[in-house]
Amino acid sequence: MRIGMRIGELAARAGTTTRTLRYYESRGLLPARRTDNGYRAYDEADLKLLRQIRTLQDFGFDLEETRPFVDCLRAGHPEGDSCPASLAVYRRKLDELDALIGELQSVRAKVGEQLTRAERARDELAAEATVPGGPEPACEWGGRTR
Amino acid sequence: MRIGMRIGELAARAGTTTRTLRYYESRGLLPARRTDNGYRAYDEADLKLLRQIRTLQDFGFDLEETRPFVDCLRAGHPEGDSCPASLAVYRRKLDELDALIGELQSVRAKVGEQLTRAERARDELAAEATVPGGPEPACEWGGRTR
DNA sequence: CCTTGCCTTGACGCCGACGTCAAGGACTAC
DNA sequence: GTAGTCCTTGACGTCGGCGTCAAGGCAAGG
Repeated sequence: MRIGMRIGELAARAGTTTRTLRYYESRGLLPARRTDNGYRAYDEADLKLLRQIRTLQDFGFDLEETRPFVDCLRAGHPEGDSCPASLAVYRRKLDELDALIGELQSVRAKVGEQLTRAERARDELAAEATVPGGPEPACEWGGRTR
Repeated sequence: MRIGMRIGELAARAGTTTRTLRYYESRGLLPARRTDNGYRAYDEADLKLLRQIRTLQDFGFDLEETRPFVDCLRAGHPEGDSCPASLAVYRRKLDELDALIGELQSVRAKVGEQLTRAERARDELAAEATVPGGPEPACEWGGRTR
């Protein structure tokens, strides 16, 4: 059974980089013990913390939002979301997601409308151009006309 | 009838800042003529270009994506989206939006699941704690463990 | 003349989550 | 001893779209 590991192994096991771990430590999110020679030392519990952070990051949580989950785990709770503060973050994130999705759907609808309108305008111009005796186009299309 | 305006007025009329206009110019998106004293000079056509840019920016297009629309207008076309390149940007943006919305909805579902699961776990712990002779909680709530 | 309010260029700051490089120490293998 | 691979800290770069000075020029009103 493994007793401890250094930063490279932890990073590899969590699918991230040593730079990321040092960054988390600099943010006070994942402090490390040190061996005699000054190397960072981690254990399985740290891996669990790290995986919790990474999972939430993958969901789009920013680092500060993962802190309650990490604190919760370190307090001895079985899961990072076993604490009210974590649940509050979940709820806030759900609200944010709903708001964002709504905005994006609104934008999507508007852009879709614009595309439809622009295509129709293009087709109408093309039709006029082919109608005998039709009006000349307002401007040239991508170079020369006709 | 207005013949021209300086940067402050154009910015105000488009609801943006002089800094933004200089930035657009530095990106080659909205070059300005100059008066004798070196001041930037704009006209109504520039306002139209600027409004096109701002509208797309509000939709979440990045600056480079607005370039085809601006070029289209400057080429003399009635609308910024009267050119194939603009339509291509619309379509690409629609695809991006659909992909992003899909991802966000997926994340939303997962976070929602997590919240539900965590709340259920919490309620079960609470129930066990009140049941006479029930098992002790895995850890203390909001205090220290061990 | 002086103030006020525009304008000019230049340059650094910001945000988040790291990437990347530099210089050097530690440990293992041969 | 020396090559190789890990580790350390420190510091600057990235990306987009500007914000925010700083130092100074130009025009108009009192």
